[in-house]
Amino acid sequence: MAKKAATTGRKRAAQARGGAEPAFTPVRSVRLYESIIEQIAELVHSGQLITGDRFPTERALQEKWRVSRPVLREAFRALEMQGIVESRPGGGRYLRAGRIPHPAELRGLRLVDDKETLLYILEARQTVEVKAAGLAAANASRAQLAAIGRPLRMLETMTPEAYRRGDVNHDFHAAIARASGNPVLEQVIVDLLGRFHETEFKDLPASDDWTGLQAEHQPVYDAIAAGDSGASENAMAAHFKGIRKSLEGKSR
Amino acid sequence: MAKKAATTGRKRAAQARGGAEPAFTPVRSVRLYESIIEQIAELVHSGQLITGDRFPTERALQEKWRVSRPVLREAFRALEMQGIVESRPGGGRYLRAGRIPHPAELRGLRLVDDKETLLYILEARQTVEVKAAGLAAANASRAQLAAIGRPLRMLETMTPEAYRRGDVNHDFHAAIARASGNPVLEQVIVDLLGRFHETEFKDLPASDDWTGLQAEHQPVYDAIAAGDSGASENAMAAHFKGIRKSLEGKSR
DNA sequence: CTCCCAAAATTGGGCTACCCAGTATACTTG
DNA sequence: CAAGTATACTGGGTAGCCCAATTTTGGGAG
Repeated sequence: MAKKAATTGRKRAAQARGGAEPAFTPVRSVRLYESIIEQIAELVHSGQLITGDRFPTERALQEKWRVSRPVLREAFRALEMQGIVESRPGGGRYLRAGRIPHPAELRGLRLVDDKETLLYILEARQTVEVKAAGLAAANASRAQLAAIGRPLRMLETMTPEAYRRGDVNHDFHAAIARASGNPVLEQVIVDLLGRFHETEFKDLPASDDWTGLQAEHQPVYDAIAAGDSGASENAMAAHFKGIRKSLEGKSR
Repeated sequence: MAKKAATTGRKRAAQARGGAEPAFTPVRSVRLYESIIEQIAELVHSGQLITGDRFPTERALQEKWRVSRPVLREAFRALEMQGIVESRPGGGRYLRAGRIPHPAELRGLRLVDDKETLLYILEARQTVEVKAAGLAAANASRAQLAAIGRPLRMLETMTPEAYRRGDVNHDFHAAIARASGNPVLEQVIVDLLGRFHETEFKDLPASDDWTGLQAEHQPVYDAIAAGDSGASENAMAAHFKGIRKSLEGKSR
């Protein structure tokens, strides 16, 4: 029963998205939840809502912005996962942080396709990882040191495809990041690390010899184990020099 | 008119969330969309799905995981905004990146409440911003240099509340980040900057004299303008030393 | 047998209309 | 006026639709 209920609603939504001019399709239509996030951003950036404030209720916003509740919730969910909004069942939604990201911008920065971006990431990685190595030398616990050494030993008995997956390399660097004792720095490094590996092994052919890798990892481990911050930073910097060189070699 | 339709579904959802044992309320119940994200992460991390692959359809996953479509879409939307998933209307959903963040972890790291975290952020900031200052000295265009100088001059004619908002300080550092010419580094810095300011002026009393601020910003600007990378790094490092000291002073 | 195009099935985008369980709030009542 | 108890409200979740863009499929026509 009641089969034509949604028709009028659909029509409104269609024109809200920008009518029906066919212009070779704009590559990607704007989702409703994205424009809702922008509305929220407007609400916040205009000062109508500051950190700690309670949002209007779903029902109120639904009426104000003329969208359905599910769409509203998609927008808030996306912000919620980033810690920007907190939802309390029965108690309303609250603003926890003042920076509402522009959805398209966030999405665009994520995908790394060209080699140029890879080099940018590498530069950023070097900056934070050299520091992390120095901190790790000063702060690493016995267990954390072991976590750094583990992937190192795994290099000896590794299959090519395991190498291509990049797990061992990733684990080594992530372990150092953790051993730095600074969770914020760790988060930054892990994030960059992930972005780097996502493309390194997709677009570029991985070198099949990882003896060089071990030759560069070992000094870093040794310096950290010795508790020598300066030497750790130098060893890590040398490692990045090596990475950059192997990347240049594979250029095209 | 069909008023009891959702009852059975609700019951299942309730027990899926962990029954009804009242244990002083677990501070926060797990949302369904979060567990769906974990399911997706499992799918990816187990290797059943790799970058570029197409996800099963909404309808299929809904049946497999026993959740409603809106919940499924909330989860995918959250991942979509982070560029991890791409949705093509009529064409399915695709995996664009292999790292599925753990929702709770992401949320937890975001909120900065204690001074300890603030110091961690500061350390991370110093690491990347010192580097950015050095790069800016080498790469800054004339326009970018002007963008750095603008907030500097604004310090002279500023109201207390404008200072407390932190905008001027933010703009100065953000401009340097941009002038570095490395968009990835810039993104990292802007992110840390945002997190820092969100709490600096909320939990800690801001110093009312910003003459000290200008005294530290000016050398940084001068060094960048002179194109002296080494001096820029030193000046920025000195500035962070000052920030840390003023933070220590306000301790407890 | 191959190629191309139209019809049909599929898929995500979106909406309405519910029900449920906590949370606030208002209204009693002692 | 304080304490307790109904009541209204709010977010969490579900079901079942419709629509437009895509794919897939099934026939012909060459």
